Amino acid sequence: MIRLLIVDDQAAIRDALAVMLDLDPDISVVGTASNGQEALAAVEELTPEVVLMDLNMPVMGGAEATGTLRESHPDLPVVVLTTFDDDDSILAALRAGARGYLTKDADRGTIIQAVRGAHAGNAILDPAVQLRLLDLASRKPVEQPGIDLTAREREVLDLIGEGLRNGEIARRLFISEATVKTHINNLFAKADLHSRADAVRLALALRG
Amino acid sequence: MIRLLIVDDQAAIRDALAVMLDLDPDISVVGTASNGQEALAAVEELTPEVVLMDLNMPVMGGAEATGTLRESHPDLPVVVLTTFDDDDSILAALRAGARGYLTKDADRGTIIQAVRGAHAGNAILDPAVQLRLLDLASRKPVEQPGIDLTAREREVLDLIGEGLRNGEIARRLFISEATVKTHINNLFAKADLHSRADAVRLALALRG
DNA sequence: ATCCGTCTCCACCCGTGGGTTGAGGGACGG
DNA sequence: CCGTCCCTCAACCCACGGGTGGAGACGGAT
Repeated sequence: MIRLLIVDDQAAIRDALAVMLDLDPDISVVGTASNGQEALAAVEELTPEVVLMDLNMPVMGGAEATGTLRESHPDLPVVVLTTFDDDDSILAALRAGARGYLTKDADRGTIIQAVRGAHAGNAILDPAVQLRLLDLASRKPVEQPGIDLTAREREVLDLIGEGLRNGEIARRLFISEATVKTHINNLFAKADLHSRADAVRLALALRG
Repeated sequence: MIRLLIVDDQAAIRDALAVMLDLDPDISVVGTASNGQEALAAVEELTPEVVLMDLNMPVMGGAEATGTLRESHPDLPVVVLTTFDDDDSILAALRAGARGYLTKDADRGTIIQAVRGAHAGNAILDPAVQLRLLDLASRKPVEQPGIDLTAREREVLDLIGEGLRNGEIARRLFISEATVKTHINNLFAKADLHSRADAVRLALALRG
């Protein structure tokens, strides 16, 4: 039996979920809460094994509550169930430590699967959320259109990105500091940079 | 009926998958290939609707083949099925544009679900892979243990991260350049920084 | 009333960085 | 063979950045 806590500010949805999920032979709904603060108290009192959390709630939102729970109960998995599927909400919830993310068009079976999965230590994400995560994971190495630096210039740029000074770069590359400056001036001209800070930003963006 | 192409260098696995999946009433295995190059040719010839791809193959690996397919057939979903579940393999495949990622302990039902999901436009990821993606998405704002800067110092740090110079920061915050320098020296001491480059790196790390 | 932290500002020093010009040698292709 | 590109180095200038010390004003805490 998985002890489940349901958190949602809308009583109708909260109760409907409670009834529906309690019917499952593996799940026991041990309580409900209508906002993040109540949820924190309920966790202490009812010791659930999984929390099903709405995001948009008064007093304390689901993301913040999830983050707080992460710190006080690192092993207590939180599954987010919400109507919002914009990038900000998803990232906020996942960064707060949510172990699952379902939108409210998920059917009973999906929700139960997610609760079981979270309890087993897995992450269950809505297919749309998975696609968004894929975007985030695959987006990184896309940009950087037209900057063709020589090999030496790239090396120097990388070291600038590491935070090294010209003298350190010179020793690292076994060249004189004058040469380092030359490379820097050349790559500054090519990439339209005007300060070391710009170069650091570029170097990090290139590696990202 | 979903027209499926199976790509795996191990004949036994390849054939076993073909037989197993062809039994499904919704799936028709239209062909197999034993490496990435063959897969590209097979896609042209057999016009599959979904590709089930192994990663570790001679001649041309699955990640490279997936990337090539992404460009030539953007709408053709590729589901990766592999024994490797290390971060590099996962990221390489997902960045190449894979629409699913299964490890080889996935059972028949899971694979079939993944093929159907990919065909429907969804992403189906192995639970372990989902956890890793969650890590990637949530890792960013986690670190930075003990740096408590004042509000003003954070503002200055942010602007340093934008690449602004002290004079520009001063004008932006309506304070004198001397004050900017003071804040910078203070936050340098707090965060153990010794150069503007370090500050840029920290500012970018903080923003993620 | 007092202390402490923060924000504000100033003056000084000097090292580094950004920009310039100029120049020599090695590699490659026409 | 000559031109071109890249890497290498040098001298110079001056602005900006980093470090130090000091100082006044404000607010909250004790």
